[in-house]
Parts: sequence; structure tokens; C-alpha cells
Amino acid sequence: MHGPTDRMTRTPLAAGEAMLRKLQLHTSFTKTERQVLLALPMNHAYFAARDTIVHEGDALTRSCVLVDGFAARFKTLPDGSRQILSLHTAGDMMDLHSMVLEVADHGIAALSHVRVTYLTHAALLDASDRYPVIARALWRETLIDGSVFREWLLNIGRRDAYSRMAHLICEMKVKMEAIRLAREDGFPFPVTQAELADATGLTTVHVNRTMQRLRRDGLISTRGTDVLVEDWDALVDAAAFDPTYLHLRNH
Amino acid sequence: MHGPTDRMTRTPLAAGEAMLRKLQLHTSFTKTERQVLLALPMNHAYFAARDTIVHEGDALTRSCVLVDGFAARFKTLPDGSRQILSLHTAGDMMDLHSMVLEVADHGIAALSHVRVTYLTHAALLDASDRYPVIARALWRETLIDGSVFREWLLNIGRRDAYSRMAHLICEMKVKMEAIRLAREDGFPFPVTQAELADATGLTTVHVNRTMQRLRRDGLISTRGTDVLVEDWDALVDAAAFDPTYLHLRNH
DNA sequence: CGCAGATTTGAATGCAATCAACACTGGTGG
DNA sequence: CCACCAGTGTTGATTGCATTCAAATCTGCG
Repeated sequence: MHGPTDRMTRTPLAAGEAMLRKLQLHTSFTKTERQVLLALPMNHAYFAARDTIVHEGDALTRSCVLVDGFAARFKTLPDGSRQILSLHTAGDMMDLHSMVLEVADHGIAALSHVRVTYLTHAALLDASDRYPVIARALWRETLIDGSVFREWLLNIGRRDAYSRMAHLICEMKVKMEAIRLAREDGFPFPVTQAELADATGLTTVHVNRTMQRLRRDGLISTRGTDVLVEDWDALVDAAAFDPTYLHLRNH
Repeated sequence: MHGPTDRMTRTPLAAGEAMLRKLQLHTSFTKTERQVLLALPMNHAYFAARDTIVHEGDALTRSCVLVDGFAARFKTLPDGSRQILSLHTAGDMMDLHSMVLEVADHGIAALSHVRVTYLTHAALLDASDRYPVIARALWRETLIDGSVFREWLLNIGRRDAYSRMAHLICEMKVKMEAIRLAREDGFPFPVTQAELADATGLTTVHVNRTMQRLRRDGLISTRGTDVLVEDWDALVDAAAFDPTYLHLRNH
């Protein structure tokens, strides 16, 4: 694993935009607040698929925003088995909690070629102190994060493999739509079955067979790494999916 | 289920103390801040084992603190199956996140006879606005909450039944010790095997057999509803338990 | 082409679920 | 006082979902 391409330059506009768009899904900002957020000092870095963005146990002084691509947070057991805790898309602030907790109790890995932006905790805390709405928005972002973990707990603890996979696909579709990265002919989902296995608590073999069944049943289809939902109602039904836990305004 | 005994009187001192002691496990307060926290208007209520303290989907204007007894947060599936998301002991602020998220995306149930204290969101937000340390402490509390969910995700997704039960017992022991409710001869754990099943994503039958094995292997023993850890090292080893995720100062 | 990573398939095994009783406990009421 | 009952814990037998192990395609790419 050759380290990231780390460019200590001012961030391109799009980086702040991705974060802002995401925060605006649940919070309204004034013009000033938007400007403050966009003016935060940002460094960006690129990672290749399979790179580790943050290592478990690291002490952190900055949080990272996923600007482009797919990433996952994970924990590993001494025996090497891995559990993916969450999947992330553009705009996600993946370790905002480290702003307060300061030590990474889990790792973050790139699933595809990825671009991330770093925000120092110092700058975030400063903006939070000066603008209560920003503080509240960041807090809310971490709370939604927690809400998603709770849903995943239900997913892994009580749904069977079929329902579990269906639920994961529902979640990804809704997330991709929220940030306008889903199209009529499906959404990109460049995640290997081994990674899906780590995310669902299953094995790759079983993920494979379950995905086959979802296709055979006409709920989804795939083309390359894109997923197309063929029958949303049936998928939602199979998953017992209720998007409330995502706390998105438009859902 | 007959409603709670809801007494709209000033809270007895012990209620605020329980919360304060818990917050002080990770945050240092000045005398003033402590006084502000203890002076928050509190109403308390009692519930019997099996009562529902908060219903899934409720709109919330106050958060509750568990003062005495055991409680659990849970989600249910349309088919009636239930997943317990977390177990709580004295001092836990079980739905602090509702302060910002405002709708209960899960329920809270009493596992034993229970005493809770209600804090209005208005009062909490006011105290947060005036004392940044309090705001930070409450945020940290919700972040630790999220950290525990992540560990449970690993627990349920990747550990087998034996390791999973062992991990749950390790967590409870550490939590009970942190609030000084554990003694030499064990700690109270009045949770039925059906509830343990809902917490671990197993069935009651399998929980029963797994607990038997933990006893037979000499890792734990039980007396009534008390649990005594007979071999902590072996238990930690079986669970691959690392208390970092609890973010307690003394561990 | 040749190789590595990813997907797919097959067969055998096993962990945990399911179904069904039975035992034990504490509380209730006749 | 004891019969009764509900909830909890325990045990046995059976089933099945998911794992494990192994190997055969498939795909992209240098």
C-alpha cells in the first residue's frame, strides 16, 4: 500500500460544496454560515481502492470529508475478521466524532478511487464556537451517524441475509439520490462482494448467492458495478425499509 | 401495561447526582457547571419491568436519564422480532440525541423496576448555550453512545455466540464498576435470557446453552440475577474485549 | 498472453434456529 | 394452604441457513 497522494494546496471549490450540500440536507444556513463553512482551511488527498485512510487507534487532529468515491469504516478482530460499520458516499464526514473523541476507535478504508478533504479540529471547533448553527449542524451530523448504526444493528441482528442485502441496497439508493448521484439507469456501487460480506456480517459466498436471488426475483439488476433497482416496492418490502433513520428532509 | 407512576415534583438529589457522576467519567466540570447541571429542572417517574419508557416514533421534547435499575433501547421489525440496541445502567442518558433529532427512532424499555428523570430539551439547550463545557460534555456523551453501537455492530456481525455473550458480560461489568455498582461477589444483572437474546441477535435457547457453557468453562457464575466473573482474563480473551470504545477515563 | 482479483458454482459441514416439552419460580386467588 | 398460572429457564430432537473448503470461470489489465 503506497501512501496517499497528499497535496497540501488549497482545496478546489467542489470539496467544500460536497460537505455543504450534505449538511443542508438537514440544516438551513445563513449566507454567512455557508461562507464560513466554505472558507474552512482544507487539504485534500487521493487514495486508491483498498488504501487505508485512517488506521484504527490513530490519534486524530483532523476530520475527513469524502468528496468523491466510496469508503467504509471498519473494525477488525484479533483473528483478522472485519466488520464494516458504514458505507460512505460523497459529502459524508466520516470521522467527525474524532473532533471530540480524538482517538479513532475504528479504521476508514477507500473502496474505490477516492478524494478526501481534511478539516482540522481546531478550525471546526473555532467555527462551532462562533456560529451555534454550525455547532448544531455538526452535532446533528454525528447523531444521524449514530442513528444509522442503530439501524444496521437491527439489520445484522434480526434480518436474514436476503432482507439484509435488500436493506443495504435501499439505503445506498436513497443516499445516492439525496446527493443526486443516482440516475434513471441505476447508481454506481463499486463495492466487491467481499466488502458487502464484511458489511452484512455474511460470507462472500452467501452474498453472491443472495445477490443472485435478488436479481432472479427481479428486484434489482446490475451492469458492471452499477446497481439498478428494478422493483423498488418489492425491494422495500423485502427489506422492511423505512428511511426515517436517515433523517433526510426529503424522505 | 399500566402507565408509569409520574410524579411532577422536584427531583430528589440522587437523580442529578447519577447523571453528573456519569458525565464526570469523561469530562471535568467547574463548581458552577456542576451546580447548573444539578439545578436543571427534573421530573421523575417510575416504571415496572417490561414497561415501555419511550415508544418508537414518538416526538420528544425531553430526554430521560436512568437513575436506578436497568433499561434497554430497541427497534422492532414488522414481523415482531426485536433487536436490543444497548443496555443501560444508572446515570445513562438514554435518548440525549433526541435533543437534536427530536423524533425517537427507537423505543426504550424498562428491564427491571426503574426510576428515570426527565430533562426538557429547552433546559438542556439553554444550559448548553451558556456553558460550552456542558455542551461539549453532552455531545461527547452522544458520541460515546455511537462508539458503543459500533462495537456492538462488530459483536453481532463478526463474533460467534460464545464470544458475543462473553463480550456483553465484559461490557456490563466494566460499566457497573465505573459507577461503583459492582462488588466483589458480582454485579446485579436482572436481564432475562429472552432479553439477552434480543440484545445479541440470538434465540433464547441458544443464549441458554451459551450461558451454560460460560459457566461450565468456569468463566462466570450466577446467583439469582447476579453475575460473578470467575475468570476475568479468560472472559476478556474469549470476548476479544478491549474497553477503549467505552471511552472511560479509568479504563 | 498471463496473471490477480472478483464472481460463480458445488459439496459437505456446522452453528444456531425452530419446535416441543418439561421443570422451576414466585405470585394470585379460591 | 394449596391449586393454579404465567414467566423463566432448561433440555431434546430436528431442521435449515449460512459457513467452509475447494475449484472453476470470468474480467480487466500490464
